[in-house]
Amino acid sequence: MRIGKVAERAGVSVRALRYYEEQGLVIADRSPSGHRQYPESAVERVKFIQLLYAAGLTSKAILQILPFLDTLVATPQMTRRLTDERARIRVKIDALTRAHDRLEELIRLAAEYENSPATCSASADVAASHTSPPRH
Amino acid sequence: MRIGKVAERAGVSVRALRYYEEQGLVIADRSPSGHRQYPESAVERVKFIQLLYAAGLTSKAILQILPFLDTLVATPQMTRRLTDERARIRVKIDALTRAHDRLEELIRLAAEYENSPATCSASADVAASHTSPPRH
DNA sequence: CTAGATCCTCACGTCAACGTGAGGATCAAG
DNA sequence: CTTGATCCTCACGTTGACGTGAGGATCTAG
Repeated sequence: MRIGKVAERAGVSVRALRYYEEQGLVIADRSPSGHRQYPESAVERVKFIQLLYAAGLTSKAILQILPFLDTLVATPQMTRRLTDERARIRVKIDALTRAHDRLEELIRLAAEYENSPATCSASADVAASHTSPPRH
Repeated sequence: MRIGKVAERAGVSVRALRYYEEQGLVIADRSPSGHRQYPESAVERVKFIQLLYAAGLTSKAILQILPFLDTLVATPQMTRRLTDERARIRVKIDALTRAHDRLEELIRLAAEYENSPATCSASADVAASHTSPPRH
């Protein structure tokens, strides 16, 4: 399969695929004329790479993890890398969840205001508190 | 309060605070000599900014939201901005959750391998599938 | 056989949130 | 009064994952 098709089916740009190769994430054969030739499996591989990119992993971190997908040989280091990244993702999810909840709080306040713009100044302190747990 | 103390108490760098001011996120008074003077409330404000940064909002997006924190006046546009950002954060949480679950899957496989390295090649296909729902 | 689509390799541009000196003024304590 | 800590304003550097031409070769449908 050629690069354009892989890009289309994996939902990434052609440039991105060249970049992935540059980073060692995807290896492509070459046709006699120099065009890249990908196996079918490349599509899934690229989707996996995208999954990890979306989770904030760097190409270097992804490069560390990919060998496991190829060989399924789990050295202790590999297991550590996997659990480390999982932990990092958890931390991010927590941070995002906090931000999400905070915004939800503000959205409730906004809705409250839209219902009665005049009388809402009484709950003005709510916006400032609740950032840290209400003990001070 | 001076910039060093705010930085310390909010858990950010001095440079970051100057950058926030440059972006219009935090307004600081100046002492006669030109040193920035922050009110107590700046600490909470900066923490809030950090919360949104951690959720992937740009300084521009944060700048759109901050007026609500100051005035608690919710125009329809403000409500939309808030709900839009909340939606964006949800999408990110979902992506992170997918990556998290996928890693967990791999970690299970790795643990399985560590218990019996020889007999695990039978489940080699598990690594390739399950990326998209198993219908093909 | 020819044109339009697709591919190739450089290689510089981008964007955001700061980091990192350079060079100098100001502040707080002894 | 002095010295070390803290502050100021430029202003260039950094990092990562690509975007975006430039200039040219190759492929494919009619």
